[in-house]
Amino acid sequence: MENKEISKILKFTASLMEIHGENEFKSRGYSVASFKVDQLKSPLKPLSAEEIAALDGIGKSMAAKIYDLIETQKLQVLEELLEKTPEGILNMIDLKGFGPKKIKVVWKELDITDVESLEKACKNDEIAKLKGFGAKTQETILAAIAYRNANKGLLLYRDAEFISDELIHVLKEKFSVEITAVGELRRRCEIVHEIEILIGSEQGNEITAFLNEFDNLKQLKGISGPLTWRGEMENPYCKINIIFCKPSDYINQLLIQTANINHLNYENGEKHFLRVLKSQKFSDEKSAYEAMSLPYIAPELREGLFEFQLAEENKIPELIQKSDIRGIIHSHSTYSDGAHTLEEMATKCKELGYEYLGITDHSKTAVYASGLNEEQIKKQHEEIDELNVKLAPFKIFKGIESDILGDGSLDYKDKVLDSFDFIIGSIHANLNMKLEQATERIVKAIRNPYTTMIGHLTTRVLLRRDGFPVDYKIIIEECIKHNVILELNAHPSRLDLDWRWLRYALEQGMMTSINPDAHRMEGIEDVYYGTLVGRKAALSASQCLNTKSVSEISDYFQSRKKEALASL
DNA sequence: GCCGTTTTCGGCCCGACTGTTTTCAGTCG
Repeated sequence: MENKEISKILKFTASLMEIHGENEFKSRGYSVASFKVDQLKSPLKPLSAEEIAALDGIGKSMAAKIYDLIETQKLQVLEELLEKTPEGILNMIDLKGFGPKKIKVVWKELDITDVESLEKACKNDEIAKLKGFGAKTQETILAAIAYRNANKGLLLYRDAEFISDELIHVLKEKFSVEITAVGELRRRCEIVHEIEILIGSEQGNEITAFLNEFDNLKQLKGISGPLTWRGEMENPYCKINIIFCKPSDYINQLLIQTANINHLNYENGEKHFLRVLKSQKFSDEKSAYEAMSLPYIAPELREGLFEFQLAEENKIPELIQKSDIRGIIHSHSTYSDGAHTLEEMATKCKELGYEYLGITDHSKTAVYASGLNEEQIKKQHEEIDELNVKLAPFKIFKGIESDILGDGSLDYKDKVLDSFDFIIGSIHANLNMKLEQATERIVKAIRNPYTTMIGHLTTRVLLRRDGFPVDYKIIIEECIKHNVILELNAHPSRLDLDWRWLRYALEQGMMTSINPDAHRMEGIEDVYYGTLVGRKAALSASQCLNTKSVSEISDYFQSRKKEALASL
């Protein structure tokens, strides 16, 4: 059992305790333990109960419970709570804006024990009448239910890739076939609606029988056909579509199954791409595009959006690859809410072959994330100076992820801002803003001469919450005007700036930076996901800041700072 | 539940915001 899972179970227990109205400090104990476990840098698994109890925020009693949980996969307290909780209540726990206290009221006052009845009660205007509730709360609940229904079965790219890799691995071991993930997966879409896998094989029946042996997979016969196995995976729930074709049709099917329909409907004079693919056999993908008098178009670009214009003008750049990334920008350490120390993060980057780390812990307003005060900044800078001697030629740049406050200002006085090599301005709090207000707030941060780049522009968390609305065109224009970079946050749940707007920004001449926003060593390699969606925007290495070498980026930060001082 | 003791029980308690109230409870990052 991994720390993440243990942490989730503890958090879940805390929520259930609150719903059942247990002592709030007791449930708080579970919350704290959950948080602490999540923050740990090494697995709990090999530790003894005594060693676990030595951890800050975890006492003897909690340690014994965690130890048992790891040993038996069961938590007694949770089992007892589950026994007295209707199953439908459990599904309410992650509805946004509807917490344990409100769940309790709805359950006890109206005897509502599942999401469907909750939705009905909202629509019948019963929820708004409860004490402490109102029309807005009712709307919030309905919106949260609708949001969740709309996202049911959808996967983050990272999770879809994991599932599909496993499936492909299992199938390859058993059958000697050509097999590739196609559709949204191969196009590297940030959200995947259905896992689609193409298999070039005459053994469709055998493969179908093999798939049907898995408990976790359920074929839906009604929507399957002789050439498809369509169905669902149970845990995690997702839709799966496995397409069989003759090995001789494999390349044509690969093209057809990968592209968005708008891509396939491309016409060049008399030629319609899909009709060409259905009438003429190709031995590789490049020849299919040649038949349309086009250069090769990478799978990521096959959305039917802007790729043909670039292709017709022969302007598709060499797309960025993970190996182009030479340094890591935007990461956290134990100075704020990271799991690993500055030295551990830097050493890891060095081991992975990167030339530098731009460390950016949280700023002081981010209290919940242990943001740094002026004293701690000084201390961190001293440590960076020492580490830069020790780890040379590897270099740590002094950065900060400064909160953009409600009024658009950065989180420190100019004198403190001046002590950094570079500054990322990000919004973390007060997210409910209208478009004008949000745009104005960010524009003010962009105009601050100390801002080097803007972090996760909209603060969206894919499949969990939409970001706030912004006027992209104004923001991108301001960025270009003030030489500020919009980061492409590479965390698989963010991928913010959205690649569609990244494309627009690149066309206007803006530069980006693919940043992992790593909170532990394992997060550093998330830059991979950033490069995938970067490719969707036809991003080239030269348009990405952290493909620069250590000396180039050092020069960049210095000249950028000089500009800032000159404008003051 | 945890922690820290003036050792065995009492205190613990982010801050902004929202939506409900008309002074505060619940939620969130």
